[in-house]
Amino acid sequence: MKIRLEQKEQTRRRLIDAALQLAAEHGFSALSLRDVAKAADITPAGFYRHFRDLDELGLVMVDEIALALRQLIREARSRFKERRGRTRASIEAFMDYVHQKPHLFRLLLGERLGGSRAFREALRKEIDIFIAELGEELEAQARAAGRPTKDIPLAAEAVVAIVFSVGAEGLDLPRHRHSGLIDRIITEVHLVLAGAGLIKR
Amino acid sequence: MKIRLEQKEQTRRRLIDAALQLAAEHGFSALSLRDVAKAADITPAGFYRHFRDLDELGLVMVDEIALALRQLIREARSRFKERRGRTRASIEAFMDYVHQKPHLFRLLLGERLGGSRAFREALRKEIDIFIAELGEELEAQARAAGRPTKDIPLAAEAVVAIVFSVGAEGLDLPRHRHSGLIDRIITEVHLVLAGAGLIKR
DNA sequence: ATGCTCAGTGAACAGTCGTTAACTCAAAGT
DNA sequence: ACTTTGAGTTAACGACTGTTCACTGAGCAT
Repeated sequence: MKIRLEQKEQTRRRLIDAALQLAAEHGFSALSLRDVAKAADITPAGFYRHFRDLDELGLVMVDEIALALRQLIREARSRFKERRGRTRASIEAFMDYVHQKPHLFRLLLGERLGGSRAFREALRKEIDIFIAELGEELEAQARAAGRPTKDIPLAAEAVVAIVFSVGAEGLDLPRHRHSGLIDRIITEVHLVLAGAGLIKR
Repeated sequence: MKIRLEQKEQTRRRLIDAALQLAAEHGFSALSLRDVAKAADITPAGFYRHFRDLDELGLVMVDEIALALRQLIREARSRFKERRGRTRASIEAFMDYVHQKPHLFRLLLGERLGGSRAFREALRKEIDIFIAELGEELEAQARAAGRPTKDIPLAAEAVVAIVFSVGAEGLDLPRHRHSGLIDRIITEVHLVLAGAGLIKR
């Protein structure tokens, strides 16, 4: 009782990956069941052995994005524990993730603000978690350093807005420009943290 | 030589407005020529009296967005001249614009980061102008107040990222929550400006 | 070895898509 | 008054869409 389920799982993955790729290129609402099936080397009818319709695939895609986002948070939090250059370490983790799964990230960016209402709300929820966890990390640091915590929630929201917005440029940039982009993001994040009294400049 | 052109111009406007509305709801790449024509009370074939194909309509839509963005800049700059509460005045101008042309703004947000490459680059160019003009305004203020101007370009970029990202929430929010949202944006923008040494807190 | 399960196939369906062609008929030019 | 123009219509095309159905054939339990 293995080969069977294993192969099914493989084609399922191919379907999801194909869908993520295509959705990243032309947007989720431009997804075609037939294109997804073709890209996954499957007949259109075969699609229905895995999902009831495209919307169900859509839910799985959102879950996939949510999962990757949580892994990113974990990685960024763990790198954040370093003694110096916390901001740089976290943002490098973020950019690594962006370049490991570019279509996943592109889809996230495109559907977060545009896109259909349901999609948008699902992504907003995940990003709110992202912001909240960043806030916790900042608060722990601030308490340890005896600094004010009043502005932390808004600072976390601002930092995420900056990292997502500016980081998105990295998707269109050639490799050798990445480090410059990271420096830019770091400086902008430092502006926010300094404004909130969390670091001195 | 009037009635004829006048009526043509009217249906052209109906086509553009219908396209903006539909694109805001389901994304530009999900636009259907037939849907656009129907929403503009025209037969599909009639569409071709106005545009060669959907892509040509797309270019016009980008121009439309660019124009509105420039009008917004003008309004925000003029309100920025006030003696006190410059930030608030500018951001209120921004939010006014967002609510006057919600689909135009929704489309802008959705296609800026996701969307097709050409669309994305066209919008990025316009937003870069937006950032540059904000930078000029900040620099004039900083010089007059004898404050440092070093971080202004990055501060402007960060401010725009925040205003667009957080301001996008206003599109999904009921009216009575708007003022709270504006307060939030103002505080976050002040964090950046304070971090850049442009205001004291 | 035999029969069952079920992932994937091939063909057909009703709709929708973009696009073309020949048309109508009110406005504009003469 | 007579002709020309051109915005918009109706009808049809081939291609593509999501979905259904009966099928095949390998993986599995017995």
